[in-house]
Amino acid sequence: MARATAKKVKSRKRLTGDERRESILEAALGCFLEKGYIATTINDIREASGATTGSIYHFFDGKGALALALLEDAVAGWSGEAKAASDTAEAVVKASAGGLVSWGLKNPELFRFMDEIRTLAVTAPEFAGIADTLAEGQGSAATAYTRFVKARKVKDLPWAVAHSMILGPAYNYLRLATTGRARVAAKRAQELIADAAWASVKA
Amino acid sequence: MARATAKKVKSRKRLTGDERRESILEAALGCFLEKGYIATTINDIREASGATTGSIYHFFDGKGALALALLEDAVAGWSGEAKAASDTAEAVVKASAGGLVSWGLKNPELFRFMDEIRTLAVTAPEFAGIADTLAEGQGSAATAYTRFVKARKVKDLPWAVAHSMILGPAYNYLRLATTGRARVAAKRAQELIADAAWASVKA
DNA sequence: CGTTGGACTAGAATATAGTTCTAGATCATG
DNA sequence: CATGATCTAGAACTATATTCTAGTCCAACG
Repeated sequence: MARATAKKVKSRKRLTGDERRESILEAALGCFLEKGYIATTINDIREASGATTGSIYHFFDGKGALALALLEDAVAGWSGEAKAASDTAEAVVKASAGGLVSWGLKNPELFRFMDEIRTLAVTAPEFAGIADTLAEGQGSAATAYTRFVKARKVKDLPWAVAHSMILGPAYNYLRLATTGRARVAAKRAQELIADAAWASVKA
Repeated sequence: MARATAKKVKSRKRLTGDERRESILEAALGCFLEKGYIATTINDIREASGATTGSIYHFFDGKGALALALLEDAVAGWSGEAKAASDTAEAVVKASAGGLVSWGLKNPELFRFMDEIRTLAVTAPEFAGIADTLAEGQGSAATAYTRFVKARKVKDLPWAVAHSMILGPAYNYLRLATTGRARVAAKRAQELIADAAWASVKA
């Protein structure tokens, strides 16, 4: 069982089994993407990573914490994809919707995983915090929208409604696409949805 | 413990503990709506209904079957609300989007429950069948849309995309609203979303 | 009436999964 | 080379869904 690491330590403090930690994360991601969060057991992760129960719980608080750690990376990846080239209202709106679609089509299992956790978060206390971080709630987006409203670039819609018009179709489309119920060329879908998003909110 | 029933029997066949069955369904719905599917235990249902484990499993194949039975009613309620008064393209599209919003705002827990099951269905085999029945896949809607396309009433979009434009925002809005993240008067949100849906697809 | 068979009720037993715990191994440091 | 923090082991514990074995009840039939 892989005698584990001991990395370069500088000062006088600890040296963690970083590789072990990584291998656990990696194995967990594999399992979650393949079978979903609920269906994945700690045992699956144990076997896939070669770590023992003890190690897993040494590094992470539990299955939920593991998912949370992975989710943060996922969201980061998506946010990156949704960054607009310029900051005109049109570019921002289209990048939000189009970026989500494009990211989701490139990482279908990741999207499904994210969607699963988001849903569970509604009732599972261990995911409580993530709900806002996720899809919805990106506070900055709301303020950006307000700014565009003031500049009369977009319609003066309540943020929840604007959010729904911009991201709702993208989200919905990905849900269909990632469960094999959409037959459209990816590129075309992305364009259609980004354009529609802009059309729905432009002033 | 409620001696249970014995209803009117006609021919020569059995007479079921219908009341017991109903009480179990009722209790299960209460629990699912209150705590969500995952968080609800058989024990919760047992206590809430007064039935024993044996009875519950006598009438239902398990937790999943219970959820499925309840879900069918839920979907029926929603479908009812989404029926259009006339069958012009505009009326149908607006009724689909607006009806979903209006139904969801009236039955927020039911919407959350439906959304939870839909998400679980992606990976849980016991819910496999429901995925199509649910939100997406209403086959008839797809053909209706095709008909409107032929009549040049709506844009010639791939169904997955059209579906996303019509129902995506409604779904998204309900997700925000039912988790307390939307501050808009219900009536106004419903109108905005229904109008936007029509604007997105009209020819 | 009494028996009988199916419907229903009980609740203990079982299986599976997440989590906790106690013991021990490893190793940089003094 | 003793020490203490870190990490590894895996057994034990807990909670939950489900199955099983006995019943109990009752309508119909003789």
